[in-house]
Amino acid sequence: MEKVTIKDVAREAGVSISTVSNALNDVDVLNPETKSHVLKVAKQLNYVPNLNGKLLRNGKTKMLGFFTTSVSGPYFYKLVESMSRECDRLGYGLNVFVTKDKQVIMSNILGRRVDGVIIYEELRVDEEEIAAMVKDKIKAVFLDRPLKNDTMGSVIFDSFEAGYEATKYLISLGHKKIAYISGVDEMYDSVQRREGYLAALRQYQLPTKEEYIIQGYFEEESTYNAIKSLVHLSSDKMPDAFLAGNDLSAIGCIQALKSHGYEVPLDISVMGFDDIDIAQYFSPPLTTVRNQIARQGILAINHLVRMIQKKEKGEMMKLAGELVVRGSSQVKIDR
Amino acid sequence: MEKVTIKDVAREAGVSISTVSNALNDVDVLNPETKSHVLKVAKQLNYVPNLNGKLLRNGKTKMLGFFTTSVSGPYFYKLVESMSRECDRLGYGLNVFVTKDKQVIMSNILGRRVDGVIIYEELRVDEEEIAAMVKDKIKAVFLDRPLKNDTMGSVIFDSFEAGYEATKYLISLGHKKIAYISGVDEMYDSVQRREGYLAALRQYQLPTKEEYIIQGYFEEESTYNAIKSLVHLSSDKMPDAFLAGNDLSAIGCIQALKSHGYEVPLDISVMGFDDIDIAQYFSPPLTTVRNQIARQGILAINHLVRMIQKKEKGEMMKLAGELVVRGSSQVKIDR
DNA sequence: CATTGCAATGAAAACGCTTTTATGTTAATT
DNA sequence: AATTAACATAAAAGCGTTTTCATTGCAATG
Repeated sequence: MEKVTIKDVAREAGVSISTVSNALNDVDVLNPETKSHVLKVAKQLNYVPNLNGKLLRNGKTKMLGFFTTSVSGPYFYKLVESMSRECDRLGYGLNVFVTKDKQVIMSNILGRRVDGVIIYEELRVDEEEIAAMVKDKIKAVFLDRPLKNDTMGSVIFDSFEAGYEATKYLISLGHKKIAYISGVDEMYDSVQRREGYLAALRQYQLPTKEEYIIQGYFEEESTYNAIKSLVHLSSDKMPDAFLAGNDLSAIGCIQALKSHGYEVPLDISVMGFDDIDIAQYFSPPLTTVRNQIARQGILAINHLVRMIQKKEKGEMMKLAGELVVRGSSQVKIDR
Repeated sequence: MEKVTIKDVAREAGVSISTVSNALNDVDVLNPETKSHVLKVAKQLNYVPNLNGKLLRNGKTKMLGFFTTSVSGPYFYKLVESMSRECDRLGYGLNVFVTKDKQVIMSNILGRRVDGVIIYEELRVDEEEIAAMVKDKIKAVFLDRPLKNDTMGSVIFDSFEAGYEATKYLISLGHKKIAYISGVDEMYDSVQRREGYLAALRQYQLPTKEEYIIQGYFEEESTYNAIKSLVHLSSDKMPDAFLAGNDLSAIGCIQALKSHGYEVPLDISVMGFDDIDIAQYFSPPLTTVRNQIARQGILAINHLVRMIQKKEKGEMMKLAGELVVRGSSQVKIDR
């Protein structure tokens, strides 16, 4: 079975190439007998259409691209898996490119290997470059920044709201000295969560002290160290609750507190964001704000496909987080 | 900037199409001046080669496919991320297909959208179908089953050895009644781990009781329930150690034991396989056998690319696991 | 009987590229 | 001066499709 092309099928069936093509693509112009005969021959020869030929001809690759730089962790697989499934459902394939190489990105995008792209987070493509992409009619959906115009949309989490709600929850437990463990300042989610936190504090007229915003960089270890340098505070200056930028950070925070004799949540409440797998297994189980990552992936793919197929314009969608209360937070006890 | 093709560049530069092609592809037959002029024009027009045209012409897509059915969990992202990076390094892209639809698989493979494929785990393609693929010169690397011939190779974990070593470790702690919590019987890893377990027991002349092999299906909940129905055993019949088929299973096991008043590891040692993220954060932290998933991905991609580019034959590679001792196991104490 | 209309099929162009082969020019050799 | 060699560039073929347009045969129409 060497590579068998449409030409072989045509020859074998004793018809022209166009007839074979029509038969295979179900174009209703053929004599039913001819059609079934052609199909029989095609099957018999194990014919499978060469997709490249097809693509070249009609300009559509039926492929979507997912471009990202370094990604890791649960976010990644939940996203990729949900997007991949959704692509499958819609008759597309998914190209995953984990790269920082702009050349790779550009040649794949502009080289028309994909019909549209999903772009995630840390990939800092300059705005001008995005504009360049767009001009060339490629549709894009961003997962990390709010954006919306004719050819580009976004599906993001409402991190401001999440930060706001989380803080409100901590306040409702009776906490008054709430610290925020910041993530990476260049990231949209990090900034938004902090803004939400500050907004809640202001609303309830709690002080927004400079020293209650701690750099944790979204990492366990950085946070651990940052908290370590806090624990010498006299107990009346010590925060009674920590809102960490993400779950990993919350874990680092708890580890540090534990190692200095604080009990969580007895002495101090701690919560995070994301609800990663570890959150529910950690001890104490983490109170957190869950993001529906799979849903984000599904929405993004659907939006992208609609932009491609139905020429819809880009939209911006915000997904609400969901407060998940577990064991790392509790009502403030004065003792 | 509408789509600009090689033809436009040729016209604009006042040369023929072939000259442009030669200039772009660095074929050293041109007058240096012509070449640099062409390149200048190309850049000026923002020309990017259409990859489909290229591919169709020379029959290589520079794309590898990763086919799998339902996958989830840490295994997935570690694999995809490492493979994706390695692809990038080697100048390939990675197509991820999460699908059970054989039609999708076949048309993408045989439709030559990829130069080679990685196939993972639960994807049960019948042997005849594999043969069909192979005949058609597609190269494949399997991650879930030992296999090796001219066009197909595999990179798998040495799960027999892992099971054997894990059991030996438990024996070395003084445990005598060691139970195995089995995974899914159709899976290679599951079976191999069990065989390794049995081999170790035999070697140390410990009994291999039927009732010490428990079905856990690689899941937390199933295992939890299975263990629940064990705990009524009189304490002299109760195992003093559990070797779970994977970490999730180990967690389910520990939860069940805890809920019946057993202390892990004081009363009973438990260990798992994989070393998933959760393992080190669980309480008690899990003793387990780590698989180097990223390494598996990297090896698989490299092997595949060598098969494609250097016409190497398929090989079978086995990766050794690594015993990670944490808090869920300890020396047997009689009390 | 000549024209028209229709149904079925085939021929050929086009998609964008690479590569083989052909062409034309100039320099080197006899 | 005539042939050859070397070089630079152009033309054309081909990759595997789809699709437009042309062709054929035949029944229906005037």
